[in-house]
Amino acid sequence: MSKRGYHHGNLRQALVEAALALIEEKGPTGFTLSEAAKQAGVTPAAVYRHFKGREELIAEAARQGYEIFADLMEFAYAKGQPSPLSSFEATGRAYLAFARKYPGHYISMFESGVSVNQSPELAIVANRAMAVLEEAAMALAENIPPEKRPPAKMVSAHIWALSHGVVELFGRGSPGQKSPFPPEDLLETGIGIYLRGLGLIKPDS
Amino acid sequence: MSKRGYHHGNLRQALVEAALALIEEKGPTGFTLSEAAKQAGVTPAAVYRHFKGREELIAEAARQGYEIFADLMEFAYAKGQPSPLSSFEATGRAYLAFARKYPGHYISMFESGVSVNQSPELAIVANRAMAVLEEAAMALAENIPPEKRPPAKMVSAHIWALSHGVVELFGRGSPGQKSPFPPEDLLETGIGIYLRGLGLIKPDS
DNA sequence: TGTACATCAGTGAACGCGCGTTCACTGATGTAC
DNA sequence: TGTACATCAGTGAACGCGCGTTCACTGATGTAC
Repeated sequence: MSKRGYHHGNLRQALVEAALALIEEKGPTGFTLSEAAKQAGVTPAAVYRHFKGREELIAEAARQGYEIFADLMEFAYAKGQPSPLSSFEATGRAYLAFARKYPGHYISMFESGVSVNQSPELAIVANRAMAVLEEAAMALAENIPPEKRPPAKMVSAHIWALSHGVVELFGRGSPGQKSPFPPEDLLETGIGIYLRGLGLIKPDS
Repeated sequence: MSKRGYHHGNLRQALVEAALALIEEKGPTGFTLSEAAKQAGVTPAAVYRHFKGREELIAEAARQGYEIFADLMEFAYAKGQPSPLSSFEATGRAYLAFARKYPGHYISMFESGVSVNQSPELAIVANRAMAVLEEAAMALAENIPPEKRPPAKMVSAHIWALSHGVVELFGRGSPGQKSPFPPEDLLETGIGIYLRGLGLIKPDS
């Protein structure tokens, strides 16, 4: 129990966590403000002490997700040093790891229909997350001869798209069937082939 | 007006098309059976003459999507001949073209939460669509020396994931910002680099 | 330490709404003679 | 061609439900003296 505030203690965060659990379980469609309140042991009306409404609650869940996401990516990037290549691969793995470890956050961020421009803070932290991947791509691209070097933004977009596609299609059991390969392997091999195509990995490695 | 049936003429298809328009406009969340009925000029209760309920209506929209999708992929594959490489690239382009030309269908298929196993017909036609991409990958992989040849299923999964990621993240204006590149270019270059990584395109081309 | 007071997080009742679904019906269409 | 009948697609009213949101309130907590 430890430190409790007025009545509930920390309703705001409890609501966010209830929302995350519900979103993970039932998707952004199935999430309702009333049920989140109930799960936090509180009347629906109490939610309005902390959020303007349903939308703002989801946005806060997404914001916290971007925060964790950005931290994770930055950590992976730094830890992947010294080689730009290893750093880059580490960020790719971190992307998937985040999606699997924090599915509620991931769904809030990418599938809830929440706009990144909903609030300034959301936009800022979302940008921070994306910037890490872009920076990793930039450092990587310097090893490529300038005349055949693709824009770093394009490389990061490719990797982002591949990662997101793997998460959506194979990361969960969603579209019915079992996935043909573990998502981690799929992403790892996909990025590997892609980097070979950029000339950053030896053809015979 | 032409051929009209009993009262409405072809309510069933009109409902599917109303559903597709609504899903495209408001997402699968915003779609309601009642509004689809209204848009088709009919009472909500009339829907039940043709579908068991809301779920079945969405499933039919998705089914028609898979049908079109499979046809389009097959056509692109055949038309891309004679080279397996050109065929493969053509199916990739067809994927994106489908997503952009039939957004309502695409969303019904991949974002509505409809399970492919909802009905046997759905499962069959979905499988047909996926099989085309896999076949294209198979033909392609034969040009790779066997000892370094990745499984065809993996190659098609990579391309599917990349395509889906491009559609979701850059194909629409959804996550807020403007996309840094046209999705078509993004997918084309991404697939190009990937195929180079497989050793199927000369490094200096 | 004890009392009086201010704060404000959470209550509980109420609201209007649109949803998906059901049901007995009706009346336009197609068919048999 | 005309009449009687069967069919069945669509009607309209009703249902129970849970939603998001509002409002005046209450009562536990923290603070001043």
